[in-house]
Amino acid sequence: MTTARAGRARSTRQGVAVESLLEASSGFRSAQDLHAELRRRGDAVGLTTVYRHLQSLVDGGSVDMLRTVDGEALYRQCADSRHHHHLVCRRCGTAVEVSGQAVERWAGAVAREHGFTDVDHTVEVVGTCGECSAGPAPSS
Amino acid sequence: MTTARAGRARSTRQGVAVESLLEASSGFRSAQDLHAELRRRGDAVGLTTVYRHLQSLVDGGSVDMLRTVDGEALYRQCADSRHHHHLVCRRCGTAVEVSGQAVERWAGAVAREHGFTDVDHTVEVVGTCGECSAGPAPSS
DNA sequence: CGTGAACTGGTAACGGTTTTCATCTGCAGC
DNA sequence: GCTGCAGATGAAAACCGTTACCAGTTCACG
Repeated sequence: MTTARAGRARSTRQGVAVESLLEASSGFRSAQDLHAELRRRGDAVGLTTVYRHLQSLVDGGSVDMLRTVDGEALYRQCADSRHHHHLVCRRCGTAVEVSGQAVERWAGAVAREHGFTDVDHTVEVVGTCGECSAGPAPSS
Repeated sequence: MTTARAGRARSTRQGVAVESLLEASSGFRSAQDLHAELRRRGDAVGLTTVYRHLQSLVDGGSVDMLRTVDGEALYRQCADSRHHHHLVCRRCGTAVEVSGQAVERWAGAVAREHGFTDVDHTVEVVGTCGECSAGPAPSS
């Protein structure tokens, strides 16, 4: 264990499948959703394995995870690995990465004001994107 | 349905128990937690019933609900029924209600900038409160 | 009191996620 | 090319919070 995690990533068909599908997706997607689409594409990956890869990608910081109101976990590969938040379309799920010094400052200030330290925060903005509000029909 | 739902709220021992325990709690608590404490106090309320009351309190807007990272639902009775956010202690769970025009404005601006409409947002700030950072022992 | 609608709560069902464990497979090293 | 094996896989079972079911209880009102 002195030597970090030894041979960390053995390249496998499954790992590549999950990562590339995630990369090709523009919005947040659930594990089951990814699992289903992979199967549909004829490149099936066990559900357990999908979860395993998502988990390590999240741990590694290359994928962001958030929870829906009803507790389901959604994943998304983000271009920017620095701290950022999301603007998500409630209709089509498309997400845009946004950053805002304003919020960061506000969070820090509010926390300090109440004697809180070691502050962290979760901020997600949901709305209806231009495309979706243009064509009200849930398409597909 | 002209006459709203008739005698909507019949005051029951269980309902009072849940509401008052919630009222006496300063932080977010899980349904199971509330259920356990009520039982401990000798004022047991069925788990199903606890969930039912929490549900309607949330619907009625007098209680706020949020999800932990691992998908568990937490509830809290808030003094202010207007829009607000929370500053939660990651150690003891105590929560402070905070409001910030800054965030609201930021969210609106960011959304507009990307063509999103009908915007909503979730913002939670977590940190360690003064008391907890003073006495590092997780007490009780 | 009597009646019925609202409420209660034990138990079963649910759905997403994690664990288990027997099997398989990259990837050295020969 | 083979071989050995640590790491990877995945079907099935376990978990766990939450919800549905439904028979039994309670309360308001006549």
